[in-house]
Amino acid sequence: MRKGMRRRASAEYADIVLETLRKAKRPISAYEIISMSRADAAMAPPTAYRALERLIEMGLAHKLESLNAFVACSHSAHHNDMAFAICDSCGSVAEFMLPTLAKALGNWSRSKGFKLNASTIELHGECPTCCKADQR
Amino acid sequence: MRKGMRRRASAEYADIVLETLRKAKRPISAYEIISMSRADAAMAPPTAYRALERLIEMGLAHKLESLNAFVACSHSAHHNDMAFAICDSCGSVAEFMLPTLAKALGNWSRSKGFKLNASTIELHGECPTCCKADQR
DNA sequence: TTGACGAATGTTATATTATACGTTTCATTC
DNA sequence: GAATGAAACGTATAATATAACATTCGTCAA
Ligand SMILES: [Zn+2]
Ligand SMILES: [Zn+2]
Ligand SMILES: [Zn+2]
Ligand SMILES: [Zn+2]
Repeated sequence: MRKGMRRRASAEYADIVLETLRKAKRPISAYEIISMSRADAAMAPPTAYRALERLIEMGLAHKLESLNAFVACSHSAHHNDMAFAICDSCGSVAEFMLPTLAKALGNWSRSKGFKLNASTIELHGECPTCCKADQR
Repeated sequence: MRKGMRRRASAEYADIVLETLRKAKRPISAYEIISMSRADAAMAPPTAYRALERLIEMGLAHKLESLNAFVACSHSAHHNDMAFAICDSCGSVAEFMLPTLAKALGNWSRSKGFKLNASTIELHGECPTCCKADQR
């Protein structure tokens, strides 16, 4: 599809899914997206997964592999090499980017002849808020 | 389990699963483990998952979150902070450890007050062998 | 204008991954 | 030997994801 690209239904689904992800403020599964989305936007699993695929390609969402869940991107740019710190107590996620990290992985790859396409970096632990709560 | 059938010690299942993982030489799913294991060692999914859990705790196996698959550990020590380079062409995996990486993640965590418990670091791309094959 | 074509979308059914739950087993203790 | 309880077992089912097919809709040639 090139000319006259009408606003496709799937783009609408992507909007709805993104809206749902943003409202959630934490990682949610594809099936949670389906059930949390507007009642007038019922969608079958493949539709939700396709919308997610688009959002991820566009850098508007990420999949957290260690949770099998999805989250809205909280960055403006840098859609590659992002890292995530996941709180196992409250489920919150901090998205961040560390040049040192990207450099270290790039260097290792180059030195080993590994052609690096994508990286998954996910930390699990306890966020500052939950740490403080524990100490009380 | 019928009467007369001897109970299989869970440690024995762990041995069988580890043997299967080592034979595979690449990441395999829990269900592949079940079907690839010795015919005399039929096991139900929960049994396989429990064996895997034990092996992972013992540092003898790892779960690759981005593949939902498991692999035998190819290191003698260092069971934390390991990173994996996964070839999307041939499925081979290189397990490695980068002090720089661990340090960078540790520093970030400390500076943000995040209590780091575990890290998932998985690279996707093409291994040297497959890169060479592509160039031909 | 119209119908053939193909890409994008939608739907149904099913595959794959993982765990809740109730039962069985067996070492320990009396 | 019976009572006890922790560990491990398998059945059934939940949760995650995709294959395969049907439908829609823009494009373009006739
Ligand atoms: Zn992002
Ligand atoms: Zn928290
Ligand atoms: Zn290892
Ligand atoms: Zn390869």
